Formats: sequence, structure tokens, C-alpha cells
Amino acid sequence: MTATPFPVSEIVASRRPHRKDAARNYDALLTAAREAFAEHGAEASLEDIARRAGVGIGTLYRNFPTRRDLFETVYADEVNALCRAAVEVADREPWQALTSWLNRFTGYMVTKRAVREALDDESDIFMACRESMYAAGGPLLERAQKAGVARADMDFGDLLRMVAGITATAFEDDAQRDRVLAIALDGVRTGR
Amino acid sequence: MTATPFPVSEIVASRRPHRKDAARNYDALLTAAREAFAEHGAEASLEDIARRAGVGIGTLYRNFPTRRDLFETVYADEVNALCRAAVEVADREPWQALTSWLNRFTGYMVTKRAVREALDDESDIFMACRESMYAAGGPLLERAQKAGVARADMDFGDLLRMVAGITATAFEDDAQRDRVLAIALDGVRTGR
DNA sequence: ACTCTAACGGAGGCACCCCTCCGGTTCAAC
DNA sequence: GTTGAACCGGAGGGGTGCCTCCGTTAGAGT
Repeated sequence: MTATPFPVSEIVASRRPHRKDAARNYDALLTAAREAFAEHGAEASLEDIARRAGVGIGTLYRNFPTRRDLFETVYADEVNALCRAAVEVADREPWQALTSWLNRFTGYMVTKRAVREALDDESDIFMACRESMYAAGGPLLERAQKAGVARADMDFGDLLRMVAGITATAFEDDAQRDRVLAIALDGVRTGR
Repeated sequence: MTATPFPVSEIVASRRPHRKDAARNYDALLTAAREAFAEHGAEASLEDIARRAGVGIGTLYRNFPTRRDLFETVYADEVNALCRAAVEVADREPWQALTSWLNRFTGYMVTKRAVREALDDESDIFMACRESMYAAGGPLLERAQKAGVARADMDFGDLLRMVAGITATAFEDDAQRDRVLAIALDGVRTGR
């Protein structure tokens, strides 16, 4: 994958330092931050993130001068992966392509929820990510609608928020989550 | 309402002190806590709650020795109101009764989400509240199922979590939230 | 009115977090 | 190898929150 079809993918790459040790630390910080945000939400301690990454707090601040910078980068990274996933499912049946992408979307929501708390919805990066994501996933819904397997009176934003909400909730087990999600998607599906 | 059909309702009353000033402070603390939890989630500062209530931090700790005590009381209070709401809608059409109760449930979710973060799911109070709530709302779903207007292959827990998830999410506006919730409930409804 | 006990509020000790600054270290280019 | 620029880690100052403790206040019963 040499081309980058979505502008967001540039964000992570552009920040990444060139020196070997610096790049390693940068990656470790991103991984640690993703974990910490998933675990503690937006309130995650930056010092804890640095500790997890096995790096001094100074190194964290050099790479990400503000808490916001760290958020944005983690978020963009995640969106990027999601966009790539949309390409991968494109060859399946319309309904199946849509639902399996939504499944991948579930994982991304963990990070998303933390970012929602911290990032302004009007933030440039947030809007760029949104755009990328709609460009990647939107066609999947449109295809299903044209094939007559998804109701026409809703848009991609409605669908995303529905799935987002459901997957962000705590369930007794994965089976229950899948069951509930399936019921909700039954409301989206047409022709049985 | 002299009788208390749900055990949870005892919790708040039993803690409330008898002296006039003490009772006033207790109420102020509960109100302030409810606001703070809705605003900041489980991480809300106890000192801030005391400040909002116009009360010293010592008073907060005397009434609620641990953060958990405060959570439990606020939560039980909310559940209690929800149980009473179930009685109020009982005389409507099955589907209408169910959906209007779910609407009331939406408001309660704001507190609930904060409590989820802080309280162990296995906590005694948490389980008692759960039981009270199921006892209050469960029959509404059962009635709809018996009337043939709700699908039979789901239980009350599934429904609650679905609604909980959707209403906890941020939407562009209330119209969108209602639209999405309606679509999801279409997956629940049967016979059109 | 008087008493005495329950309740009050906030000072203070401890812990944690944020962020800056700088002496020491390591990479990479020559 | 040498060198210097880039990078490293963490000490430290300022801020906030948690919780305890205790001198002061005010309600309730007589």
C-alpha cells in the first residue's frame, strides 16, 4: 500500500521522528496511550502513559507538546486503520460487507469514546477524520441501500451513531452484545 | 405513596439524618452529586461537590464516608424514581407504555453511566437496583410480547442495554437521536 | 432559657498529576 | 573515530484532590 487514499494517514507519519531511538519511543508512546485511553478514558495520566511506554515524561512532552496532540495522533492512527478495513471488505455481498466493516468499527470505538471527551467536535483533525471515515464507510451503506437490503430513510451518520452507542455499552458477555446489535441492525435491514 | 414496593427506596431514606440542618445538607449534597456526576462522570471531585452544595468537605464525609456510599445513594435515588415511573405508564397501550417508560429511562442513564465506571457490577446495592428495575420495567416488555407487538426472542436486559447504549451517545441533535432510537426499536417491534 | 450532643467546616498532611528545564547520552554523518 | 545535534530522563515547582481531625456552632429535648 504505497498510496494513501485518505488524508488522515499523513498525520501520524508526519510526526514520527527520523532517528531510530526516537522513532521507537514514539511508537511505544502511541501504543501506551491507546491502551491508557481505552482503560481510563480521556482522564488518563500522561505520566502513567510515559511509564507504560518505558520512557521519561520529558520524552512524551517532546513528541506531543499538549495532551491534545497525543489524542489527535492516536485517533488519526485508528481512523486510518478503519479506512483500510473498508477497502478489504469491498468484494463481499452488500449486507455482509457493511456488517463486517461495522464489526471492525466496534474496536475503534474504544478509542473514539475517550477522544470525544477530550476533543472538540469542531476540531480540524476531528473533522478530517470524520470525512475520511465517511468516505470509506459511506459507500458500503449506499451499496446496501441500492441493493434494497438496507432502509433508505437513514444516512451513514445515523447508522454509525447507532452502532457506536451499542458497542460502547457494557454487556454481560460478547454473545449478548452481538445479539443486541443484530436486533438493532434488523431495524436497518429491509426485505426481512 | 406510603408503601415502598421496591426495596431500593429504603436506602436513601435510611441514611437521611433527622436534624433539620443536617437533612438540608444531605439533600443539597445529593443534588450537587447528581449534577457533578452527570457533568464529569465518576471522576467528579468530592471537594467540588461539597462546594456546590455549599457545605464543608467534612460534612460530605460524615454523610458519605466513602465515594462509593455517595454513588450508591445517588444511584438508588434515581432507580427509585424510575420504578415509580413504570407504575404511571401502566394504563397505556402495551407498545406505548413500553416506549414511554424507555424514554424516562433515557434521563436516568446520565447518572447510570457514571456509576458503571465506579461501582462493581457485583455490588449488593447495584444488584438490588437491577432487580428493582427489572421488576418495574420487565412486565412492560412482557406485556408487549404477549400482545404480539414485540419480538419474543429477546429479554428485558437486552432491551435495556440497547436503549442505554444509544441514548448515552452524542448526537447532532435530539431529532437524530429519536430517529436512530426509533430505527433500533423497529428491530424490536413485530407486526410492522 | 439551658444544656449537651450531634453536626459543622476547613486547615493540614499526603499523594498524584501537570509541565518545564537542563545536564547527560546516543545516534548518524563525516 | 570524532563530533555535534538531536534526544533522553527525571528532578522540581505549582496545583488539585483525598481524607482526618478537632475547635466551634446550633438544633432538640427539658
